[in-house]
Amino acid sequence: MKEKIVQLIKETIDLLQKQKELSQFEIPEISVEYPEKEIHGDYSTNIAMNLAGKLKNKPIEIAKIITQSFNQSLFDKIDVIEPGFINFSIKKQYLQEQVIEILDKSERFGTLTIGKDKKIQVEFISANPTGPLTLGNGRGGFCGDVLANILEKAGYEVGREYYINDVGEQIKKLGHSVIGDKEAVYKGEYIKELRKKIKEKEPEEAGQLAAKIILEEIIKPSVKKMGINFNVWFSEKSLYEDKKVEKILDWLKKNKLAYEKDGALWFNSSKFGDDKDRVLVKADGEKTYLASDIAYLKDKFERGFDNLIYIWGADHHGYIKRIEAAAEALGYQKKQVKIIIMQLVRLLKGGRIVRMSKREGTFITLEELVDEVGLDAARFFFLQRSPDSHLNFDLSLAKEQSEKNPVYYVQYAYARICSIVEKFKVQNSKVKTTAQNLKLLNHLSELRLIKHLIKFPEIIEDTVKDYQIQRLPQYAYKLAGSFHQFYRDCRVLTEDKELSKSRLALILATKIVLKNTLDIMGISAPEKM
RNA sequence: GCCCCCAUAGUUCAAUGGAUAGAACACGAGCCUUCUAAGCUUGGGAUAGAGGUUCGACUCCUCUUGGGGGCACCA
Repeated sequence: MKEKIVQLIKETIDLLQKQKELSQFEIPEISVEYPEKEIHGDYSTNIAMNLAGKLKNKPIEIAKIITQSFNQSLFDKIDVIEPGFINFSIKKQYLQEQVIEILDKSERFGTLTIGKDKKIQVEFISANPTGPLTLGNGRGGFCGDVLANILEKAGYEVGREYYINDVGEQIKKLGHSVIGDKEAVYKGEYIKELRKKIKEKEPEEAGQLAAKIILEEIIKPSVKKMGINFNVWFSEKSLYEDKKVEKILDWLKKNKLAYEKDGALWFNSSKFGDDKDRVLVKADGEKTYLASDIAYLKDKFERGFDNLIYIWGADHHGYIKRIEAAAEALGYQKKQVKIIIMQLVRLLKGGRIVRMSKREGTFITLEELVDEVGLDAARFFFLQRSPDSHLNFDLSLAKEQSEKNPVYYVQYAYARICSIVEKFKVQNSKVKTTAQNLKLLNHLSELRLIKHLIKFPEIIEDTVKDYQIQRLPQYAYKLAGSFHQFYRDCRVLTEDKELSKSRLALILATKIVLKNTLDIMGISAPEKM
């Protein structure tokens, strides 16, 4: 619908320009939004206000000129309101027809084509294999998973990848920790467990073994428990084994993008917007994290991805410019690489801040959280928040609040629908809906509900553009609310068979949209509660 | 010192530069002889401070205050 209105506005302005009603100008980006108040219609645009400066005319006059020539076929009314809003109210008949549209498309309702023939990769979690996943990893994990789901819904071919940092300093430290010598840094129960299994006394070797066990026995099961499927678990070590790191370093040197200074090899990242140049190979010959990251970046693009999304914790934000610089140095565009920074999760206990640290062994693992509050509530809890918000997390509070988690409100709507549908089937063996009896959907609560339903594809589209995934739980909540109100006002099972059939069609459409929304969020849709 | 994020109701969070700033929890009052009361209706409560840009600012810019994170030849 949004799309249609934008199109109609463009056509109207175009027509008016041809008729010399409006002077010639480039049509700017047209924004159509949902007004907060119902009296302001179903959709609204501020285009007249945006054009006022350009046309040297009052917004309200421009709005009037536009609406006078507007194709009204989809709308009951189009209002012009001070200081120049144009508000659209959708025609009832159009809404009724959409119910059929949703039933026809079913699980494909909301599927878009904007990502057609485009490959995009989302790399997320990628926690070092040095311990269990933390709440922060959970936040990034759910976000990445849902983002991947949305992109898929929008038609992209999506890669979901976990990058395993299985070489380097942290592995050695892990080794020391397992051995339990002076250089041990990681603490916690799992280290003690590993110590029983690993008898190796050489730190690097012990670390390698431990990392493998942690990945297979701790991280992968946790990820599975989170309801996340990666298609690729990418090993950093493999980049070295395949000589990809070496090759990229040679390539950078040859193209004068890297130089030697003080016995180290430096990447000329400042040339591409970074604050300073960065070391690729240390004076002692060890390669830095950045070296393999550049090789990894190149590998991703060479696998055919048009766009790359990285989801990182806020503690990595200083790394953004480096990666963007690397992309540009390799001949790609900065905008092909999108780095989403998730703000850190702060752990509170009884109102006091506890510093979460793998090294100190003071953290709540993701598994503990999921066990305590359940996957659906955990997912909804994290997805509701904007990535930019710092979130405070108190397990006891979360536990207490999990019983009141809004996710149940949404699921309850779904269960209620299923229950009515069941009853209907028992009473009427033959169920058939036609466009004819949808004309009986006239109640305000019915029409409001349909208006919410048809927003679903728009929600997907908006979210693919700005990655603000908290829009989904919000939408789900409002949709459920809209259904609960319908439930209060309109009985589905009534004496009036025709009315019952049309309302059944409406709740079946609602069921579809709720299910599609929950699926994208990775949350279950229970038929009974 | 420099960089990133944040500051909204008692609390936890929303709000592509739009119209009377929304929810949830908590607190107060109502609604089940009718499809699931995990529901509905309803009351009180908030944009840290000072300037600026704009027809219009929680949103953008500058400064102040207060929090979190980052500034390595660590990862």
